[in-house]
Amino acid sequence: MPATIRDVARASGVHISTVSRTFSAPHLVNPETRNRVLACAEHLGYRPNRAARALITGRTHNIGLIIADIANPFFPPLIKAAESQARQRDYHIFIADTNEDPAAEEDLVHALAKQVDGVLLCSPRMSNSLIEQLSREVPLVVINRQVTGLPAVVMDVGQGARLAVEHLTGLGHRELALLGGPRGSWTNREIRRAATAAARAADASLTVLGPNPPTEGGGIAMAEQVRRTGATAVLAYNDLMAIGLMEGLDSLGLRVPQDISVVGIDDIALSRLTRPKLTTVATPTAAAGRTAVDMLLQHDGSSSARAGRGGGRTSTADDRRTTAQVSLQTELVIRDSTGVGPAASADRPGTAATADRPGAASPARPGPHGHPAPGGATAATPESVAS
Amino acid sequence: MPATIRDVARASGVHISTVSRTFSAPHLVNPETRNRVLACAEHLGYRPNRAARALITGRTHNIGLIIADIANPFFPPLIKAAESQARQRDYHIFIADTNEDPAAEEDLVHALAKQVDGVLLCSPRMSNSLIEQLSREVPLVVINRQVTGLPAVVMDVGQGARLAVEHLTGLGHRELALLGGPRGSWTNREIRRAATAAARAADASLTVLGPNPPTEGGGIAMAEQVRRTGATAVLAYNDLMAIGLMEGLDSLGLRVPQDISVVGIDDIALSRLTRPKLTTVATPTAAAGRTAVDMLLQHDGSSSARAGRGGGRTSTADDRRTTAQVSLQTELVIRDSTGVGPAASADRPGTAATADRPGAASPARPGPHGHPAPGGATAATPESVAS
DNA sequence: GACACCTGAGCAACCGTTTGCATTAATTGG
DNA sequence: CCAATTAATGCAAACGGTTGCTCAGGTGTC
Repeated sequence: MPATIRDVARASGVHISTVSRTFSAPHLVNPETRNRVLACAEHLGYRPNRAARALITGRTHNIGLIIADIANPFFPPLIKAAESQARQRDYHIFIADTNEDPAAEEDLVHALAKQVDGVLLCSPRMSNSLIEQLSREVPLVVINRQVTGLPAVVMDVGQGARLAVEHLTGLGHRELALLGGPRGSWTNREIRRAATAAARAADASLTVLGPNPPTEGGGIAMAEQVRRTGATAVLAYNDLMAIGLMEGLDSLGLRVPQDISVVGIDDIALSRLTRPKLTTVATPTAAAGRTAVDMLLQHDGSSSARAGRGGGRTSTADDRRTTAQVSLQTELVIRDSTGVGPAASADRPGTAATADRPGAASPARPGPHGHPAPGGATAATPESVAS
Repeated sequence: MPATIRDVARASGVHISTVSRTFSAPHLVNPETRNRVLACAEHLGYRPNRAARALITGRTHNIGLIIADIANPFFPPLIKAAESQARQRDYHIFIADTNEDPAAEEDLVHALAKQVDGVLLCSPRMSNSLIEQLSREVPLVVINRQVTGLPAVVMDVGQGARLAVEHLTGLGHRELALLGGPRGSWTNREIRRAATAAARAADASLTVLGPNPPTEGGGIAMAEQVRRTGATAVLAYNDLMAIGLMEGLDSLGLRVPQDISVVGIDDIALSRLTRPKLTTVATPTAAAGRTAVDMLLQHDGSSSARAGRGGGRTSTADDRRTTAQVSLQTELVIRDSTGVGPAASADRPGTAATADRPGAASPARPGPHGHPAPGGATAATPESVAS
């Protein structure tokens, strides 16, 4: 039903190759003919079939983006940034959601494989070896994962987790809990490793809970278990879980931060809207999206491997340059969900007096009900210590 | 680099058509040969090129889903439902985000056109005529929009808005405000129409504000203006704006619901986590996603228009059956952001006494801190009146 | 033993483009 | 006025598959 290049050729009385050139190399065709062709095309409502074109050029100008769960507000900023970066280079992004299911991930890579020029694998849950294998089918850039030989961009949550633990121990907490995330998550492992080390260094105990689904529900459901650990401060795998946890603790009659402190990771927009506002580790999601697109496009900018008609196996020298692995810094954003621990509050007579948070090392923090305008209010991390 | 069907044919000593059939019609090939072919394919890491296959079969087994803004939590449930419905029928969904930009919408339809079997246009911002035109390029199903001649699934927000206004006027509010959404939104027009009518019917005044960006930021920014209208109750275009508005009102020192009542629309998960919990109009987003996929797949289940080799213009009788337009019911979910208005509170001595919400017609509402487990807590709308 | 029938595989056209090369006509230089 | 360029277009082979036919050989039936 839709017009093809042949219809246009017939209508304008030229060969299909002329029509083709009218669109992909206009300077090669006589302005007069060009206009006639254009007019016919317009009239017939012709649009080049990008799939057919891709078949021969080897370039689709599309990028696939595979996401563990679009319902998680953590991803949209990354997606938006990737999209805008891609658009600038005349690429489109197709997103696919896996529902945290490793099998769906593999399936989607196959589905996308030949319809895109490369795939951004964001917070994958499948095994490294599988990823490696899939990378032979389509160029891959992984985000929040390190797999040898593949370009990757990771957010240094380990550093963030350490800052968070130091913040908590600095407030006097000695019994900590870590609310773990999903199985298969590299981020989860990093957090665990760093938090454990930081707790040990500060001579505090840390109970690890999990794996858990990385959602509000996952946080709510674990409130009871968290209480049972006896911890006075909790670091959650992400903000969503932290928020759910606060909700759950609230149901249990525990008050945040008076009875228990909670720290999230990600700094999603929502974390500024909860009561209390969430202390969290800000991850540079937008930068990650941009960087990943850049890495992908740089990497396959020259490939295309178009073997000329008679051309034999002109094995183009494998110029696969250094497969970079970028690591992005994170920072701690101190808000209202963390307060002094039992050790410190012992020498303060009042009970609920910690509400104004005297000990927090956050001089730049806006007063309660200060303008929570988007983008603002990101108190800088105490300083240095970043490795 | 990746193996093609020809490589497999060569390796297994058969013709390419046999390899092809091994994958797309296994019963036509001798088990012995089949195994040999399969082994070779496996060994070479061969995967059929779906784009090439689509070129001739006319079916990609992909569906495009164009979304105004994935950062809006309203969409994920719709997306998830569409995905699961699609997966059941062996289809994949490619999502694209337009950033509320009509131009990006058009662009993306073109980009997706030949890579998918149809596109779900969700809450489009472009004009009806443009949509109609695009629908000649690729099968379209519109969501939250009615365009003549195209299959559509809409959520009856008009009804929801009416229920909301009736709820508010029932509580004694006489000065209402409507916090409008984005330009070009069908939903926005519907809400406005219904809310205006309902307000008039209840003899209350309604000030319409907008258009505004349908985000938290949009809500926050309008708090001051809302106050200036003197309204004691506000209906917002969506939950995100309602939540932003509550935040903004809070900064202004206005208390919800004591000083001003707020109602949202959508019933996103988040609306159950704010303080106060948001009264809102629940929209059946998941059902919409499922339905839209069904309509699309049913519609093009038989087309495929594969013209046999010598076959002339066998104009397949245009069996385009009734292009259905499904409308899904909405319902009001009463929570804690709405309270009695000035008229009613006049005969109540206490000031902040409305906190326990005596007048609300929501018998099924869970007590404060009842289990806010996902899926539960959806108090039924007062009853009937649904048109 | 002749015939119809079925199975399994090959042949080649086709999907809608792109692109290296050949062809033609118009232009330029000497 | 002729040879050599140059500009514009046509030709046909790809790209990686699918599929209607044809064909060879084996089996069953009378």
